[in-house]
Amino acid sequence: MADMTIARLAQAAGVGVETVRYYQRRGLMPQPARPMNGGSGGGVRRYDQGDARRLRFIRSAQAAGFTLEEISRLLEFDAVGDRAQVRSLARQRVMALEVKIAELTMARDALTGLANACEGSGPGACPILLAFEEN
Amino acid sequence: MADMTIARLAQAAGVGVETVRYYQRRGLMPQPARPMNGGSGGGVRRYDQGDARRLRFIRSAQAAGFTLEEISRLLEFDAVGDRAQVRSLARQRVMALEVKIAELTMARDALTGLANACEGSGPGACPILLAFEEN
DNA sequence: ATAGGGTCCGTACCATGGTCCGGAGTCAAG
DNA sequence: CTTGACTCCGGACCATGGTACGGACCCTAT
Repeated sequence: MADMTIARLAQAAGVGVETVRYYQRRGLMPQPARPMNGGSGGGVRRYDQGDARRLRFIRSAQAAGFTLEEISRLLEFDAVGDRAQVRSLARQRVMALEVKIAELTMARDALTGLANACEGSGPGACPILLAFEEN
Repeated sequence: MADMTIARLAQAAGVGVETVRYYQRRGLMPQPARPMNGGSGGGVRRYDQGDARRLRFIRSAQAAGFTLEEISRLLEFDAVGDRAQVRSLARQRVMALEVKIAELTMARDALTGLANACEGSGPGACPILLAFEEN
């Protein structure tokens, strides 16, 4: 498990091979050197657990709402040990998450109430649409 | 206020003119007939409060996480009075919102704790990155 | 040594939700 | 009755995050 090809790496993080290659192009994942056996030309790249962890990190960070661009910066700041910048990005994201969570929570509450109201109302316009229309 | 051109309509809902035109192309907003004065050719379209409400509805629904495609269906179901379908879409969206809110809340909590941990830790790898890497 | 499956690579394409462009027509004010 | 702002329209372009394609190459088992 300490050495795998791209398909296993992708599998280990639950993504597709094409996604890994996309991240490599974006500079989010490094491309290990191709072992040229006997000078004949490039072989097949090999990946290790560090690559797998990096890939999982990217997915987690994405789930936290970071864009690939931000994740790229996160990884770079980490690489040079600039933790203040990493913290800064993390805290900005926390703020954004607070806002988003509040928004979605309000939307959910409104929608829940409206679906119920719609259920119990007679003929005429549906309360769901009406409510949204009233700004 | 009961009669406006596209720029005012857009302004009334806080969107750009191009966005309104995009919604028209998508079929989300109707295109009022162009008043042809004297048979000379098309004039400038006029919009009313109904249009403004519809546009605001679209924005609200979007904030609740509906895609434009879903909003389109929502409006169609409403137009034909199929409230069961409207409720169904609303409830599906509530479910999705629950999931998303839970996800984001966890991400926020994790990120908050990590930013604090990073603040108070000595040299070495930043806890934020490490934590994400540990799956 | 040959078939098959996997890898490599560039390039093209996809969905979503817009945003901008350029030319032509329209409209209100001066 | 001209100027300047606004509208109309089609089509091109953008960002984001992938996904698919096709030909060449590599690697392993038979």
